[in-house]
Amino acid sequence: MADGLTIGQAAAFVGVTIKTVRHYHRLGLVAEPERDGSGYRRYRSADLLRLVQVRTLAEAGVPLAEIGDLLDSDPEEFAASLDDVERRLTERIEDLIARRDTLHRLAHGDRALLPDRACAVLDRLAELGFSPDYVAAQREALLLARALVPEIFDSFVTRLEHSLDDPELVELTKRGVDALSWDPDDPRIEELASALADKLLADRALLAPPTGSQNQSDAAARYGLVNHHREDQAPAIARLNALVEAKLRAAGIDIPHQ
Amino acid sequence: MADGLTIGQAAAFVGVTIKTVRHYHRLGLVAEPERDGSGYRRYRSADLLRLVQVRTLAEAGVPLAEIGDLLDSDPEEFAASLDDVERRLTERIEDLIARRDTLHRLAHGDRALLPDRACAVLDRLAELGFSPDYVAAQREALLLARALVPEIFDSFVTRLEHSLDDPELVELTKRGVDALSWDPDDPRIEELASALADKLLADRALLAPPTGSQNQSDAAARYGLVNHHREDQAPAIARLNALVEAKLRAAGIDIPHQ
DNA sequence: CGTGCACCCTGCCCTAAGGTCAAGGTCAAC
DNA sequence: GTTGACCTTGACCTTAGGGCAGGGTGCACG
Repeated sequence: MADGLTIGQAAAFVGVTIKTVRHYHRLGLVAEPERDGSGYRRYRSADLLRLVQVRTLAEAGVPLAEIGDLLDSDPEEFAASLDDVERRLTERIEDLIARRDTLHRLAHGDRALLPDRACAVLDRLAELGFSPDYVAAQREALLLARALVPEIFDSFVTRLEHSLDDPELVELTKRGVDALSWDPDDPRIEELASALADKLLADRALLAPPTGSQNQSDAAARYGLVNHHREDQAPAIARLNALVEAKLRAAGIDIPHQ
Repeated sequence: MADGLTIGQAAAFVGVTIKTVRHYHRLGLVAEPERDGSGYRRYRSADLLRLVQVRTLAEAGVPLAEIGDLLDSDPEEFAASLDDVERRLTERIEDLIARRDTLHRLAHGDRALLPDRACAVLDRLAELGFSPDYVAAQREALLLARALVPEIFDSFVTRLEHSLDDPELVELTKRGVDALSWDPDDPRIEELASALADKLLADRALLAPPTGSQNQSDAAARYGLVNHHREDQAPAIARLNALVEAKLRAAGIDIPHQ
């Protein structure tokens, strides 16, 4: 003749799971009801009432940790707290919306995590006959550039576009790609470095713009990472780049060491 | 002469915390880089590249558990997966917006977790001179009714409004409130029950409407809980209600037992 | 040469709101 | 007597990392 509902009935009536009810007990949001002879919890209407109140707030997104105090506070305090919760919920929503927009751009605008303009450059590289591996390396450099030195990413792309307009420079770059398989001591590297340096000095637009004035050395380190990407896998290329940089420095161009 | 960035530098460049980088290592999203002589991780540009890719997706809301596969999949699979993530993100956003709307109603529309109309009834009860305790009990009953038998909540409120329009019934109800302090065997209870039953039978609109046809016994149990709320604290009231119910049953009204 | 400081290492426990599984007790029906 | 539905507690799992303890390393300053 136990009276009161079992936990399963109470949960079903209020529209939650048994586990949820027990969870509320453990957090002290709903007092433990009396037990019957078998140790089963028995719920009366007052218990259900409390459960309903807690559930109403929880469903509205109020953190469980705040519900206890909330239900014991006076009306104006109650409304103020709810406003506060609503504000936080709005922030969270806006954050998620921003994420979704980013996601949408990643899926539909940018291909391969890069903006259209950069993708176009990569496509042009492929059309000009550069190897897929070289194109992939450039894509990686662009990705790094965008993440590590976003402030100069646009001019980085612009410089790349500009360099593809110059057939001579394209030819020299292709030779540079061939250098991948050369020995680091190959004399042709020295020769190629001179040609590249001359070319770059002849058209200053091909040189990277200076980074912002503040955080000079930090920015240089980040930019260096981009410029020397993949060098560790190709010593000949590393030497080529080092030679070109040395020549540019000798010509008065300010290039920080890595 | 260790080359490569330390974890702190790498994390700062990519814009995450050290803990996050190590977390990605543990999940296998970013391979562990080589260690220097002191056992410190040393990051090269290829490691940073991977870190940037993972971070880009993570920031867009892609679950970390899916990023590994995502970065290894071909472009159309990649886009399809991102669409899927976007869909889930949208669901989550809509869910949160619904919660926020609920919250807003709780804070500004409903007072005390009840709709305006129900609050108006409670205000009227107070104006008619019912004790604060009785009004509180009615508020609790309304809360329970809304949560447990939402399908008849509106008619529940309507019945209450209607009953307050009848001065005689109001008087009888007030006597019922007085019965709170009576002994359960007080002869006045029998008398009051008769008067109440007569009154209710004279105006059928005062009787609760039948609940929906399906789930009859379940709905009856829930409705019973609402109607007998707080009875466990007032045996005289319990007896009064039982007598009234018996009389109504005797008159052919279908009232399920609790 | 010692000391302080900034940085790195691993490992453990913590979050919110429950879900899932295990092992065992209770109740009513067949 | 047994089956199935229900109840009990407890321990571990989820996300994406945060915080802390205890200890090692590298560099600058006195």
